[in-house]
Amino acid sequence: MAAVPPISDSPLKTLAQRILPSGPSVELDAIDTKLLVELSRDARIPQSKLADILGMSSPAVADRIARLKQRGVIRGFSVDIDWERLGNSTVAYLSIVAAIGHDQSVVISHLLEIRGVEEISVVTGSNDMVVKIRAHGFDDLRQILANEVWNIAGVQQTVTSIALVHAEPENVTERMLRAISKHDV
Amino acid sequence: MAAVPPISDSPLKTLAQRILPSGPSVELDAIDTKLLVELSRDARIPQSKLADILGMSSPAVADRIARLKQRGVIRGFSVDIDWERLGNSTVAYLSIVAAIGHDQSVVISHLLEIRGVEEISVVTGSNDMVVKIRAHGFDDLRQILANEVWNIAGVQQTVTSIALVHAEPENVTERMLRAISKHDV
DNA sequence: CATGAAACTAAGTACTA
DNA sequence: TAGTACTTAGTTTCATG
Repeated sequence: MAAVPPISDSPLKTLAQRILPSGPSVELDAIDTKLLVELSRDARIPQSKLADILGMSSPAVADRIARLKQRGVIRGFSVDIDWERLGNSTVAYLSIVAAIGHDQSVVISHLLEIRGVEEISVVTGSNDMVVKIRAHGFDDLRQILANEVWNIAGVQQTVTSIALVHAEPENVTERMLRAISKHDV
Repeated sequence: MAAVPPISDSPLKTLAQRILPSGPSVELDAIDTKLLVELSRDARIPQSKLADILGMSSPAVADRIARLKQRGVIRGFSVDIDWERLGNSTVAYLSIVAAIGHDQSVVISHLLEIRGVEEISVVTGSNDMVVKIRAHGFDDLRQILANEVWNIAGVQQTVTSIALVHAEPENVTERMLRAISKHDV
């Protein structure tokens, strides 16, 4: 194992927690699945409405949600923002080749701190990492690259693919849940 | 413009709505930003708590949220699921080269219908598209590629990068909002 | 700010290992 | 019998005109 550069301010410990296998795989029953589908459509739906839909009492729903949280299935509830509307419409994918002798997890730690970075993957193939960045126009993207990404020791080469069009299926979560579920929902 | 293959069952119209520029850019004031930050942390927080945090009345908060929805900033509220926990832990990025003479939007339409597809980008550079797919193990990924992606007319070549490690910053939405905001939050 | 709706708490019941 | 998943009822808290 090669020498590892110092980490300075980067939270390597939390990184390890973030990228290591996260425990036992969880099975959902039909009610859990339907519950998650409804929450994916509107996370601010009242428990009482969920109770009606699922045919059970409101405290039972609260229990289910708490249990799904506790089992780590539900990470939280969030707002879905249209970044285009806020001018944050430049999406880019960076293909990164890492320098030999640098710990990749350190590189990841640094990347995770960069504004605009949405996802980082260590991948198979001719590149080492794929990073998705969202920025406020080309100028902003250029700044992020020049001032942040290219300053990370261990990043040897980057190829930037700028998204001209960016699309997502309408209900990713719901579709994924249905695909996973062995029951009808 | 070359001849366009028939679309059959794909909803091109809704695609156009999905990928075309979405209207005027919206400016957020300090309160909007703080509101969105709170909602991004926990979308199921009661209005009254938001009212306390923001130092305003509960109906005022309801108004703000309604206006943000109406202006298209808030697309909705959703549940954040840990797919790893559900066994859906295989992430892959496809680099696609499209065949000449095929309308890219048709290819996108078909890709959007495929189970596991989370994002599609038409990009600059030597590839035409980048597609992010999440699957239930390698076998499932192979099936999606073989039965779905490679059956799309217009997909000439794909290179698949499988994610060995996949990480995301902890609070992408919050950080992005702070970056956008001209005010302190 | 008042009124109806919804969430939380506690106590109790049915099914199961 | 202990444990799990639920219900009902009473109280507090919340949303909305």
